[in-house]
Amino acid sequence: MEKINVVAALAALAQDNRLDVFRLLVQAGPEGMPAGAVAEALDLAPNTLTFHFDRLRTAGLVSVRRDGRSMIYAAQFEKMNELLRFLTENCCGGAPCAPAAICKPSRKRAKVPA
Amino acid sequence: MEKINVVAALAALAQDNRLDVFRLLVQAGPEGMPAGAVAEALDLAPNTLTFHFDRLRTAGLVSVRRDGRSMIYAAQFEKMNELLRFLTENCCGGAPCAPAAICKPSRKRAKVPA
DNA sequence: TCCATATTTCAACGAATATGGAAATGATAG
DNA sequence: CTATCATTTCCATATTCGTTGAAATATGGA
Repeated sequence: MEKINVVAALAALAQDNRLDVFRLLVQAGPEGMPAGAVAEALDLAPNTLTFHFDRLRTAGLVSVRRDGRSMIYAAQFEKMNELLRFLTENCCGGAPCAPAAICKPSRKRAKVPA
Repeated sequence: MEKINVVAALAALAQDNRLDVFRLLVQAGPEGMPAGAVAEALDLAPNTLTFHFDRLRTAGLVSVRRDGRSMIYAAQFEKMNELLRFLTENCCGGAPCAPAAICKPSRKRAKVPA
């Protein structure tokens, strides 16, 4: 992962609402969830949410697909893992100190646990 | 780790120069290195560097101590691990998918490898 | 077609950020 | 004490960020 992309990913996560959004999507699993559901869960104005989604998407941390009138946003787990790999890369002076794949979500995850 | 601290840590790392500074300090190991050496290595103005050190320090990612006229900055590895733990915390829906201690630097690390 | 729903786009604003120059502070040597 | 070195503080500036309100776009249903 290029440093410029790392900075973009970190910047994308370095904001209260966006961190919440991303974590919610992570918990939602690879299926993702509609923008409206995120807006309701986090009590965010739809235009504000679009702004934040854009940043996460530009950083590659999130993907979108349309389903009817809804836009379904989903976390990009592989990107997240790349970021974590980069952060731990030079951690112990070149010695690999973290596993290659840090997070492997199961394909099905319907409900977010309370 | 509290979410507010996570945001602060991410924001601290989400900037080109600061990411360089932190990685340099990570490679320098727990001993740290003087501000001047960092300034020279990364070609940063001393006042600019102070600004960035402050952010890293406020985020808890870096510590300082005085040694003569030099200020020695050192990466805070435990804070880094806390951050990584937080990021992977809800990664797999509550299932722990990353080790507890991700990075364990050896105490001695004199030279940064090229 | 007309309407409601879901989301995005646009323009604007105050707040925070990154950097630069000049001056100030703290520590050591002579 | 004075001079010098290492770093910080202060002030100014241009840029970017997060949020809001209003209007626009896309989809599906009656």
